[in-house]
Amino acid sequence: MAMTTTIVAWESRNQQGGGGGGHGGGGERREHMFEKVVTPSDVGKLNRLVVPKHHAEKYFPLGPAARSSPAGTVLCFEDARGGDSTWRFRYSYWSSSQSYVITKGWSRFVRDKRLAAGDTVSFCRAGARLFIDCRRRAAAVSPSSPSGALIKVQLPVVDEKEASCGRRCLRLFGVDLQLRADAPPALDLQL
Amino acid sequence: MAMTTTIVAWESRNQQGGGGGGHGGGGERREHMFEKVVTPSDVGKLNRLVVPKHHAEKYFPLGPAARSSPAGTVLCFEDARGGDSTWRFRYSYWSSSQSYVITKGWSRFVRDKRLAAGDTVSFCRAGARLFIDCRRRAAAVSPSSPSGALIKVQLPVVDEKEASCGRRCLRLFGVDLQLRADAPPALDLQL
DNA sequence: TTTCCCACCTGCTAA
DNA sequence: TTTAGCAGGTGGGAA
Repeated sequence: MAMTTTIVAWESRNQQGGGGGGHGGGGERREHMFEKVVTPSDVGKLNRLVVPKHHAEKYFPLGPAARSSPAGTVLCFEDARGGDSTWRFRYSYWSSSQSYVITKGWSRFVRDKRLAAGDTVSFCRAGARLFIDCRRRAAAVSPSSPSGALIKVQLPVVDEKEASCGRRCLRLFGVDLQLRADAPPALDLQL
Repeated sequence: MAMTTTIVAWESRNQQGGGGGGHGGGGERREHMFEKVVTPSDVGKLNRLVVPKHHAEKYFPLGPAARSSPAGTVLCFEDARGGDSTWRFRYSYWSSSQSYVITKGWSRFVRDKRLAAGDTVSFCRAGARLFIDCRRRAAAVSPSSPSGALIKVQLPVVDEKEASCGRRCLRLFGVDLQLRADAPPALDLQL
């Protein structure tokens, strides 16, 4: 499954959230670091977020020790929209793929935020405080959506007699089935 | 893949293997400890056997030191059917999953014994001597096989007209299907 | 390179 | 309903 990973980053020092937004304080300006449009893998069973290398090395640098250690380090983020939730992620470097990843803790974030492929997760900071936020992708979920590959399966005819009366047969998991007369002529399997 | 793990344990002091079976001696009675029906993971690429916690703590207790140490300890088993083979396994506790595992040496046992998922591995002892044995799963892959949980699914009638002509309908993965007239009245799903 | 081993991690599920 | 157990995984590294 191929999905383009889009990264958008600002170097601006724009204050986020307008005015005194967010939860009380610190007073320091909130600076956008970067965003990532998450891939299916980022929200899937791999339970990890790949942090693009140039952003990782700029904003979340690992010392030589942490870079070598599988344990990496722990990054704590506050919820950018306020609330009490904080998110603790293990952050480390995978030398095998030469990539920076957020692992432990990430799957909980995905679940709690109902994060889906195509959504955007954004990171910002105010001094030493780190914030994480996310937003939904633009709504449209059409059959031509790029988020899931579609395979059209023509249903095989396995029984001449039945076929002659217009019924399509299908052997599924060892069970012989017939499609209803008004069933579509093919199955669309979404991966 | 869901596979039922069946554990059978005896506390009896029955001598195993009948008479003076096994290889010469010791004289001590051979006591069954426990058995495990191995899972696909136990005989697969993970190269480890998960020892169910209650059996592990009863028969192969690890001292605090060995429990904390990643090195664990070494368990040596003799072949319960005699022969010269002895099996040295590393046995340790994985704190992350809170489980007891046999790791190093296990894959060799799996290979040499041609152990497959569903087979049973059994452990017994005679005094301080430990024995390991295994046996094939019951050959039959019949619907009543105990090696996989069976769920009998009565097919729902969803369409009166179709039902009246003797056809059973089933909605599967969002697709309306009809069973062939000669299909069984229920599905046995083997897990 | 490939295989095995190691120390982790997590979702599912039965109790 | 919550939770402990474990089956099924990961990347890293040693051999």
